[in-house]
Parts: sequence; C-alpha cells; structure tokens
Amino acid sequence: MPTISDVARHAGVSVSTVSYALSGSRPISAETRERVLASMKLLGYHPNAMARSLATRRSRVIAMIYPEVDRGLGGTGGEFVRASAERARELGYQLVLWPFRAEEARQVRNLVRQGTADGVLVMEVLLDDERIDVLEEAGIPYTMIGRTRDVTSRHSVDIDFEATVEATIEHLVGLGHRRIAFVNHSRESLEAGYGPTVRVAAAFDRVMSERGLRPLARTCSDSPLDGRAVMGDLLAADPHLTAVVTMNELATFGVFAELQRRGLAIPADVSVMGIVSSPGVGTLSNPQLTTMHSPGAELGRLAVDRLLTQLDDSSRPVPNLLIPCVFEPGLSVGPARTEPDDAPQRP
Amino acid sequence: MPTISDVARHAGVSVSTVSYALSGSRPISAETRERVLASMKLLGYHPNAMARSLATRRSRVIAMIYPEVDRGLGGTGGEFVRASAERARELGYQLVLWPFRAEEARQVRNLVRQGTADGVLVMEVLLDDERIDVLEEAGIPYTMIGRTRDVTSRHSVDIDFEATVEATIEHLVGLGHRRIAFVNHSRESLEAGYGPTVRVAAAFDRVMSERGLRPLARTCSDSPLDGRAVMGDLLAADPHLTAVVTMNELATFGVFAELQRRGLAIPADVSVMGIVSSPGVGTLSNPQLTTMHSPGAELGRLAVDRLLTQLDDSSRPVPNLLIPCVFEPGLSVGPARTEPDDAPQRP
DNA sequence: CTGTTAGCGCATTCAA
DNA sequence: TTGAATGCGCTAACAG
Repeated sequence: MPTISDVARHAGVSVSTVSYALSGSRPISAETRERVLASMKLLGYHPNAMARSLATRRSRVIAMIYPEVDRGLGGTGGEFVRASAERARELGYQLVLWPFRAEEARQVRNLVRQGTADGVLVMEVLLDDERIDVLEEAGIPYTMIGRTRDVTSRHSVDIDFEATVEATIEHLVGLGHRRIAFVNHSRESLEAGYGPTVRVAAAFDRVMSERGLRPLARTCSDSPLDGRAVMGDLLAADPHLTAVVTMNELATFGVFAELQRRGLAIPADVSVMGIVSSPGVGTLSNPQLTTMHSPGAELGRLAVDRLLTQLDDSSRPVPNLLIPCVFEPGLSVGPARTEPDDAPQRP
Repeated sequence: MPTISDVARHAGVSVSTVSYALSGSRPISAETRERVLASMKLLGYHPNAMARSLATRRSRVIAMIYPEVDRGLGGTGGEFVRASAERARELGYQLVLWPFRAEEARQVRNLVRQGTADGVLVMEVLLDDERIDVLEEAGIPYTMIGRTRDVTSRHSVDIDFEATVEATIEHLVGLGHRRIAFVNHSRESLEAGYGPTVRVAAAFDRVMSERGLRPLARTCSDSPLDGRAVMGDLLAADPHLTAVVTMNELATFGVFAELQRRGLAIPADVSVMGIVSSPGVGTLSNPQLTTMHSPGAELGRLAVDRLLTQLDDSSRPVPNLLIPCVFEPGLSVGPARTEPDDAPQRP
C-alpha cells in the first residue's frame, strides 16, 4: 500500500501538496495537480481511512443500532438497513451495525467513547429508551427511527401513525364501514413500549371515538395461529363487524384463514386492511391484501440525511420528520355489507 | 474524551505503562495496574479505536458486501447479516455494510485499499464474480457465503445444496412419490449464475436421474402470480405429478393457490415441499408448508469465525464449509396418492 | 502557489 | 518492572 509520501516523492512535491491536491482546500497549479494525480493513479494510491480519521477527528462512519433486522417476515427492517447503508455510501460514509437491544445501553456508551462513529442511527426505539439517554449524554449526533415518549428536543424520523390510521379509517368509513376492529402487535410489545404498537393503539382509539365509532381492538402475538384466535375473539365481541385493520403481518394470515373457515368472504362479508406492512406482503394473501405500507426505504434515506445535516452544522436545529404509510391497493377491501343489524344501536 | 496521556498523568505513570496495563503484553506490578485501572474508570477512558488501528494496522472491522438484504420476503438475508454482526461483536469486531453488486467490483477495490476492513464477507456470490477476483488480488482475507464456479483455493461457507436436494427427494420417494416437479428461482437468476439457482437445478436433475425419475423442472419469477402460472404449466406437462419441490417462497404461495383452484388437495393429491426457505415461512401457508430451511444464522456465525481464523493465522489453511438445510415438518407433505396412471409408462 | 512540521492517540522498541 | 521516544499515515497550521 503506497502512502502519501510515496506519492509526494514520485511526483516530486511535498506531502501537503498531495494532500491539498486531493482535498482541493487550497489552490494548486493545474500542472502540479496533474502530475500528482498521475502519480496517484500509477502507484494505485488510496488515502488510508484510519490515518485520515485520526487527523481529522472524523471517522466518516455512522453506526446503526438495530435490535431486530429479521422481525417477522418483514422486509421493513432489512429494507431500512439497506436504504440507509446505500444512502450513507452515496454521501461518502460507511454504515456499521451495532446489534444492541435497549437493555444494552452501556455497551452503546462504550462504543461511542471509542470514537468509531461520527453519528448514530437507532432503530426500534422504545417509548423509554436508555440508549437515547446515553447518546444525549455523550453528546454524539443521532437520529432515531421511531420516537421516545417525549420527542421534543429529541432527534427523530418516524412513520406518521396518526395520519396513517386516519387515512385508513377514512377509507373504510367512506366505503360504509362502521364496525371496524383492529389487530395490533403483541401485548408484550405494548407493555415494552414499542412505538408502533402504542401509538397506533392510541390513534385507533382516538380516531374511532371521534367519529362516534366503537374502537374494538386486540393485541395479538405475531403468528398466524394467534391471528386466527384473535379473529375468532373479535367476531365473538362483535358478530357484525365488517372490517378488520391489522398491523401484524403474520397474524393477518391467520385472520384470513379464520374468516375463510367461517365462510365469511373477503371482502364481501369482511374487509381486511393491513397497515404499516412491508411492501409486497399484500401479494402473498388470497385475495391480495390491501395495505398501507411502511415507507421503510424512504425513512432509511431520510434518517441518514437528517443525521448528516446535524453533523455538518450542529448549531442549526434540524426538524423531525413524520412520513405516512402509502396506500397500496389490493382486493381485500370493499364496500361494507348492509344488513338490518347495521342500523344504529338502540339505547 | 480523555486520552491515554490523561490517564498516565492522573495515575502518575508513563503512557506506555497505561498501554501495557491495557494489553497485558508486558508485566506490570499489581499495584500500579490497580492505580492505572482506577484512573481509567475515574476518567471514563476508552481507547480511541482509530488511533489504535493506525498504530496496530488492524482495524478490527470486517466488511460485509451484500447486494440484497431484502430479497423477497426472506428473513434469510437479514438473518444472515444479523447473525454475522452479532458474532463479530462477540469477538471484538465491528461489521460494516458495503452494499455493492457484482458489477461494482471496482468500488470494492477502492474501499479495500482504504484499509478500513481487516477482512471481507461476501453474500450472494455469483458463479463468476469479479468481486472475489478483486479480493484475491488485493490479498485481503475474505470468506464468501456461496461459492464461485471454481471453489478450490477460494474461501467459502455455503449451503450444502446437494445434500439438501438428496434429503428432500429421499423424503418424498420414501413416501411413494415418483413424479416430482421442481419450481426454481427465475430464469434471470439462473442466467446470472446465482449459486442456489444453478446448483439446485443441477442437483435436482442429477438426483432424480440417478433414481430413474424424470426431472421435471421450471424456473419461475419470484411472485405468487408466476407461481400459479408455472404450477399450471407443470400440471400440463405431467398431469399425474404427486409432489412439487419449490425453492421460491413467493412462488410457493401461487403454487398453493393454483392447486387449490383446481381442487387438488394438499397433501392428499399433491405434496408441496419448500427448500432453502427462510425459517418460519412455512407457517404462512395453509396447510402449513413442510420445508428445508436455510441455516442462515448458523452460516452467518460460521462465516465470521472462518474469516477471523484466517486473520489470526493467514498461513494455516482453513477448510471450506457446507451446511445442509434443516428439515422443518409441516402439513403439506404426505404419502403419494396411488392411481392406475402411476404405473410405469409403456415404451 | 508550495514546503516544513506539529500533532491526532496509541503501540512498541530501545533503554534503564 | 517502568519510562522515553519513534512512528503509524494523514491534515492543517505556519512559513515562505
């Protein structure tokens, strides 16, 4: 591996000239620049990243803390990592993976102190998340995907769950649905304070109540089996429901199975709409699932952009971002069936 | 951020003493070691990774080249990345992501020359893959997940496709199946020389032929829609087939749908077995798919172990590894149905 | 426009 | 058992 001094010697200039020829941060005559560049090419020179980082005190590395790339069947996690890595590379940064869960905040602090990363991306943030406290304390720039409970003065990009739920309910209500049930993620994730679980649960309650509708909701573990059970439970709670919203891809398969087992046609009898789902998952169901899919790749890119903006100018405040899910048409949602029972309940 | 000299000053020793107290590569009196360690704790000292790397000429970083974390719905890619990152961390290494496709071999070379990584992991290797040539040339330790065409003198861990196909066919033949069809990945991936596609196609032909059975195989794009079409095509080619092996998760959904549409019961009329599938994907089908699932996590760990073994001692040769898929029982495979047509064909 | 040089924070050789 | 000094490869003053 040739070093900068090899190049300097070969080109007959000083090391600083070589350095400046590379960075352009000081004028160089066209003639010497050519000579330097030629020598670099000839010797196959590439600046050593470590030495540069040490001198600059900038590693051009961003770390991504991710507890679960392979949660469920989702491409979402992977999609997110992928998009971030790609965007980072476009901007001359590398992405390193730090597989830490919320309990491992101390390890995060240790790594941060090693100075390997200029900034940190955090996936799967909990409402109360020590990792974020650690990053705040350490004074290292970060951007979370997701949000802690208190999001003011915290740096984040996230799915706009409120807008997503509103759009979903509005779509269904527009088709005449009034008895709408919701299948959430597991109770454990709710209790652990997993953002999507908590926020969508709250948004569903609010949006339904505001429209004078009954917010029938259930948590459900991420499995087709439990999806069936929960669907049965929901039908017991309201035999006349006409639509089910699911934020649980694996459970959705069970929801389909249970409806079909009972001879309820989708969407003629019951409409099913998946939200916050990974792109393409809709095509796996029969009939194809209508979804609001997560803007995973977009969030990944935006998170990197946001983080690097902070890095470039830590003084200027950067706004947080909320991106709604995107409607992806399918064949599992249709007009509500009308029957006598559908009339307003008597008091 | 305190530096090593801060610690030295605080402890009243020289920097080298601090350094040796940390590395243990030279005897230190218990007393001073205590003092040094105490100072480190007190100051919150953590050795700067960049400086250490520069001095050591070891970055303790391994790079992972991965073109598609989110191929299909598979957890396999993500699982692999995750397992590797975790294993790397256990061993004191960091994993960086290099999202390069096979065509971008030049970029790989540039990054390698920057010296950021001590070694490289390569996913989704093609039969002819320039990235591997680049790594060989650069003389940097690497391990591929997958194999190039010529695997002698190349470093790899991979799925044992031969063993997987043999186990699969043996299982089916044991249940009386003789007319077995195979649904592969897309023709494009076959032509691009994507390892699993090519190797399983060849293995299926060989294993079937050796048993005197007709190797009826089709490529199929990764979608339920094409899965349906191909299933129809296969039934046209052999109306009496009793088993279908699929290595295409999305297509498998279409295979199910098409069989069901034609009133063919699974597994009473036709057995379906998914191979090289991501763990858990079986539960999404109805009836639950019987699979041979990829040992993704295991491969991820082994790849890291193998790579680090090379790093520690580049002289000693490290053997390549082949890990077969693991049988995961489901409800989609049963005894072959017996009918008159099932007798040997007349000449 | 270009050269010289002092660090960046640590590992390690040479002395003691 | 410990300290002093050199260098890893590069950037960025400082000096011309």
